[in-house]
Order: sequence, then structure tokens, then C-alpha cells
Amino acid sequence: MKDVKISTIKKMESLLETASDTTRLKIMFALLDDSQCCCGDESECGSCNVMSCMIEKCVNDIASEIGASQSLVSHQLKVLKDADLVGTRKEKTKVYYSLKDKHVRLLLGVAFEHVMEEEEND
Amino acid sequence: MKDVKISTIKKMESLLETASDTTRLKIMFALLDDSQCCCGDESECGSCNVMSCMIEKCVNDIASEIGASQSLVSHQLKVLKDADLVGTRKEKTKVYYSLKDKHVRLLLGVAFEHVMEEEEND
DNA sequence: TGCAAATATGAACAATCATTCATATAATAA
DNA sequence: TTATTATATGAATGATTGTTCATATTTGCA
Repeated sequence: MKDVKISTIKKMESLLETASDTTRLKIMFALLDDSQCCCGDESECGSCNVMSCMIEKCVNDIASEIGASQSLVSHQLKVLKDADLVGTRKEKTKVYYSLKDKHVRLLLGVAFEHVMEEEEND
Repeated sequence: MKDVKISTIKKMESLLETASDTTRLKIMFALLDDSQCCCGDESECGSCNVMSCMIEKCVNDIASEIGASQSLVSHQLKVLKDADLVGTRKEKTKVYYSLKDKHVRLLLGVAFEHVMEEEEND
């Protein structure tokens, strides 16, 4: 089987497993939300990728936005951070979370488009 | 949170969950293996994508290739087929499996490159 | 018909995981 | 200091899942 190391497969498993959860997907989509696009004016934002801009939000805002408890969101944000899919910035009492890099957005994009194209063929 | 339907998120969860397993990843990589490239001559295959060509293999061959039992591979191939990630072609007593579409290879590609780039930064 | 090869399936078990509840920690403001 | 806000964490539980073992099904051939 090709020259893919088992350690590489294990890491891919971790990455995909971290992404494959409803709550965590909701959180990541919240951090992709272009309703609060970082560039201010969406129509002129050239740095926005296919899906939308990356922004940062604090725990409680994410929780109320996706309709989940603070505890659950905090737990899952820890999972996402341990997997290096999100980063944090502390400011006073709040902790702001944001998606870590373009790969995460790319992964979401590919999965999203797969599902969308699937729905077309129904 | 954006205008992403909950049903879409559930489908994304299913897709990613199906992909996030060591055995199933090994199987999918076996079905990407360019050592038996479908075009015969690798150097002249324009239809090959970034990673490699898509080929088809039967259950027992996959099993021995990845070093797993026939039962396990059959079980996991069923999971992959139910999720529509692989397709089948029957010929006499054998059943040939292959990756279903380009999205699957794309998903593997994105996850693979993420892990690879991660290893560079260690 | 009977046998062999290839694949599929059902039961069972151990392990993992998402979620909830209660509580702890940290930082700010009064 | 005390009170308040924001976030993190530990324990517990119910549900799901990957794997193994044994067995069933299907197809081709003698």
C-alpha cells in the first residue's frame, strides 16, 4: 500500500475524527460566519476565501449562537484546540477563539461541497 | 450561524466520521495505489489527479495488502459503501471495490497535506 | 450433486465519546 | 474584601463503534 506511513494515517484519523462531530462543526461554522466578516465590507474583501472570512468569537457568544450549553462548547473547544484546529487570544476575562489555518477551512469546504453536490443528485 | 442547514451539518458529520478510521483510511489508500495505476503507464496518464489514479481491488487483495482480516475489511467496506464513498463491480465470485468520486480523493488529499505540512513544522 | 473460494453477516465485548451536572478557577469591578 | 462574569474541568452516564470469532450466503467448477 503506497508509501504512506502508519503514523501519517493515525494523524489523518485524528484530524478527521476531530472534525466529524455536529457540535464541533457548528462551532467551526460559527467561526466562519461572514455576517461579521473581518474585512467589514464583504463586497470588497479580496482576502475572503470560497466560504467566508475567518473571525474570532468568545465562548459564550458561540454557545448562544449555536444553541448549546457553555460547558459543552468549552469542552469541544478544548478538543478543537488540542487538535490544533483553533487558536485562542485572551483579553480581560474573555477568551477569543478562531480557526487555525487555511487547511481547516479547506477541509470544511471540501466536505461541504461534497454534501451539497449530493443533495443536487436527489 | 450562517445559513447552513442542520441536515447539511449532519451529512458532513457522517462523511467525516466515515473517513476518520485507520482501517478505512488504509482501505481508501489501497484504492488510490498508483503501483497498479489504471492507465498502465504512469508517466503518460493525464487523468491522474494529485495523489494517484483510482483503481479497483477485490476484498481479499485489500485485506492482505493492508494486513487486516477478511471479516474486518468486509465490514468496513460495507460502511464505506453505505456512505457512498466506494462503489462495487461484481465479476464471478469476486467483488471489486473502487473509490466513488473525486470528492473522496480530494478529502483524502486535503487531510493528507494538512498532516504533511504539520510534520514539516516539528 | 458436492466442494471450494470469495464475500457477507450476526453476536458479543471492550473501548471510546458526547453530553450533562456540579463545581472550580481566573479576572474584573465595586 | 466581596460579588460578578467568563471560562474550564472532573465525574458520571448512555450511546456508539471497531474488532474478533463463528457462521451463513453466493458463485463457479468438477
